[in-house]
Amino acid sequence: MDAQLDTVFAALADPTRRSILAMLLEDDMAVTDVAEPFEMSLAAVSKHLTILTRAGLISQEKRGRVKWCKLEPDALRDASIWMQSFGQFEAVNLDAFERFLEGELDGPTAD
Amino acid sequence: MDAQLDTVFAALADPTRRSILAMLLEDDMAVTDVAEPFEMSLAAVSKHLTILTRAGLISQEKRGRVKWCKLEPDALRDASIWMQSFGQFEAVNLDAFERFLEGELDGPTAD
DNA sequence: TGTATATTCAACCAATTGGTTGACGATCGA
DNA sequence: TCGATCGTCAACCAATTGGTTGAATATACA
Repeated sequence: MDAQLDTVFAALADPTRRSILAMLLEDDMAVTDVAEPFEMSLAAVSKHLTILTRAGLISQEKRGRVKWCKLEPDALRDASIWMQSFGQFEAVNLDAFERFLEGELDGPTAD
Repeated sequence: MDAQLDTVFAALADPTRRSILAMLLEDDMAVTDVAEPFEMSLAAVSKHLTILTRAGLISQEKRGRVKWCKLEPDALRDASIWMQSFGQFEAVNLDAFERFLEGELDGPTAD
């Protein structure tokens, strides 16, 4: 259970992977399409997807020769619960939240 | 701002550091006291504290020859906000939450 | 069948991480 | 002032990470 937190937080600690999650928030995607906006090799993106899968943050299902990537937000819940154990962050500032969200959802430029 | 998320999540991706945060949740502590329950050198714990400080999750203030470590939950808020952008984790299961919290607050055995 | 597409694998590289030990600088207390 | 304590620094080590390229595998299509 603790090890799961390790892999989830480690997976989230990379801007490429967070961008991928934001992309998958909008729709399931094939590996090639996930990789397209990034300036790195397909193999590199494939590795990032493996890390996200190991962490349980996404799942990958192969249909034909295409591997579809799907967001699996359950793993995030554990991490979120952990954070709430530090419940000291008062009411979340919703303005900041919306600005943040806009930025992230702009896609892979999020770094 | 994205880089801040990198360091926060990376800092959280280690069970020793999460245990340290849980300990500091109860009280401010000196470096030596933070290190005491861990089976690793003081220097190793000191490095962990540096990583937590860089991430903004704790602050360290030297008084005399003792360096006091203090939880700074603000950095966690940004990470928490990011997670809420995936707002799909429905109502948090409070039972699971309480069990979780107990385990974590038991101290450095949390791994 | 043969070729193009989708994805991973394998080997490699540089940089980082998590740990060690030993020496060091600073501060306290007798 | 002297010795003990607090904490970091420096050098080192093994393992991991994030990237590359080129070959390999699997599927689709003509």
